[in-house]
Amino acid sequence: MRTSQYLLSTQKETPADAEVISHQLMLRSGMIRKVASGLYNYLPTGLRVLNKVANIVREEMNRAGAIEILMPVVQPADLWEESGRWEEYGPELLRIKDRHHRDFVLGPTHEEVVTALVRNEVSSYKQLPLNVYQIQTKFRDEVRPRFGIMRGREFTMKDAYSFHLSQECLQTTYDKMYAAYCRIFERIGLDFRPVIADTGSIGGSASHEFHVLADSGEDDIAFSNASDYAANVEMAEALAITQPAEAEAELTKVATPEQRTISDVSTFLNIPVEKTVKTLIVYGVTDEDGNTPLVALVLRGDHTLNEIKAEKHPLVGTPFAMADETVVEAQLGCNFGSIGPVGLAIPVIADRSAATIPNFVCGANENDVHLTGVNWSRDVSEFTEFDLRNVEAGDKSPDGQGTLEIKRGIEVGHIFQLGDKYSKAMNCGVLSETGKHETLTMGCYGIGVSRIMAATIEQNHDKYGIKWPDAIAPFKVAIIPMNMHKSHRIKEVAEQLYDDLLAQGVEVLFDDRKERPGVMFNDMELVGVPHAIVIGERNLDNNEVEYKNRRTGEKSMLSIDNLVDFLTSL
RNA sequence: CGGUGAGUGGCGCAGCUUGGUAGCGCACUUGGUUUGGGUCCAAGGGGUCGUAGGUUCAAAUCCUAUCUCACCGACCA
Repeated sequence: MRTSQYLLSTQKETPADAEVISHQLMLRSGMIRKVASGLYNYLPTGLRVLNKVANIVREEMNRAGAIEILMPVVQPADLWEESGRWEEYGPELLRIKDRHHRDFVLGPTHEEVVTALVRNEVSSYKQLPLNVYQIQTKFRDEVRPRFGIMRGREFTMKDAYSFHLSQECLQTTYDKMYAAYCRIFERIGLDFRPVIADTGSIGGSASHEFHVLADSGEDDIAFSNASDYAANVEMAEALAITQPAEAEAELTKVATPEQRTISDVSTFLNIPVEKTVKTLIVYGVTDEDGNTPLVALVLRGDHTLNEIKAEKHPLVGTPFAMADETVVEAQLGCNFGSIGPVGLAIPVIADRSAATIPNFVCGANENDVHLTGVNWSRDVSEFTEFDLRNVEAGDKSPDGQGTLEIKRGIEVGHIFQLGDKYSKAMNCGVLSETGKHETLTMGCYGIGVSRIMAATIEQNHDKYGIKWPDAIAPFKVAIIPMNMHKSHRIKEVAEQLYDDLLAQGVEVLFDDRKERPGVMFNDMELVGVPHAIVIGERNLDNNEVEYKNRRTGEKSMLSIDNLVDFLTSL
């Protein structure tokens, strides 16, 4: 490609609303342009990268035995009603009507459509297992689109769905997908980690996320420093932090006027926060009569609640919601700051670590009064233990090896074992070997194709611009001639090299603009072409050109005679 | 959804307080100059000042409504 015939569209200035580096560089390097909040045009350079990523994903999916299909972006509401997600899914699901006033959705994911497809096409166990995938545009009406293409509303995703008769068979495909995902991210050259994950609204049992490690990531990932254990903080099991036993102190009421927060109380009573407990009141499960009871969650004072874990407790309502203070005051007779598990008339669920504290401090269920010297076995009539808190750096790893570290990650892939949630709701089954109708069990596997672009830039850039890994670079080689319009020699060498590289199938960007050298260097470095050939009069006298590697910064002189061989061998 | 801020040529911004009919830098066009790291000089093209309404002789500027966008928050007992 010649820059004079291309839409390079680089910019010197960074648009004001771009916050993270990948967003800034994608705008400046002319890869994307915003159309509306969370919606972007891909310019030629951006599209080249997107296609590169998609092709790697496609090759690895095919290699792993998945079969490519394509499903529509617009989906009938009927299917979503069948699965139950027409009601379950929140405002992220964009609902639209056609001219006949029939309901449709813009697909945020395709479980419904694929399940309906397979239900019609597959009727015998002999056709299983089946793993189909597509690379398609998705739409999720995000609360807050941000970071450019990293969290857009419309984005490109690879999603695969597998169908099986047995858990073992699902596990086999799941493992294959896990391996394929690792290959994909390795080929692209990302520093990534598979982590144990929550299944979220899609539902199901086993699940792993694949995270690219970057400070700008939106998820917290917990890692063991001594083993392979890695989990999203949403999911990472928090082991009990036990405290040494003490002789039971006397249960004492103390006045704590205006001391509402844990740090207030801890400072006021001069007691370490680890010896305090906080009691959070949440809504329980609504009964048949429409009454919603309250449930108390107890955590050690310095710990934080993990809502996803709490939601998994059978007594806690879904979706998780903190109780309103007015409701709490009406039912429990005191404000948030003075609640405690002692003598509480509602179910008490204690975090494992909170449940081991001897002689702790908690609210007395009476405004401006706390209790000291509280002991669970003696003072709290009835409670259950549960893993409720977020893990913290320095906690023991749940696999018993080492301690946890926490880093930020960008989720670029997610695989789930769905089980029969969709196949059951939508009656998707086959006749088994014994002639019985059996419901299929499913897996689903997603990769954020467009997000990978952003994540790659987060990990591969410097102050001059993007440093694309060769695997997904928009061009492999840049030809940068110095003052070509004034030198026939340079023009000849540059044109010849361009032709030769094209003939070899090398993706090359030939900067044939009548620009100053600095402009060309800056543009090629901003766009991030991995290999650059600089052609100048000076070196031509020795029959040489200069080679520059964008990633390593390495420079060397190359003889024109074996230039093409060198570049094709990279 | 709540809080804050912003909408002025393609991009980044000034002008608004104290109304008088729009300006700067980048980019773009033309000519010249320069040529191994974003040259310099000159001339030019391009804007219903987000939209609608109001006040006024006069509105980018004041008032009202509305739309859009961005950032922050949604862990607090």
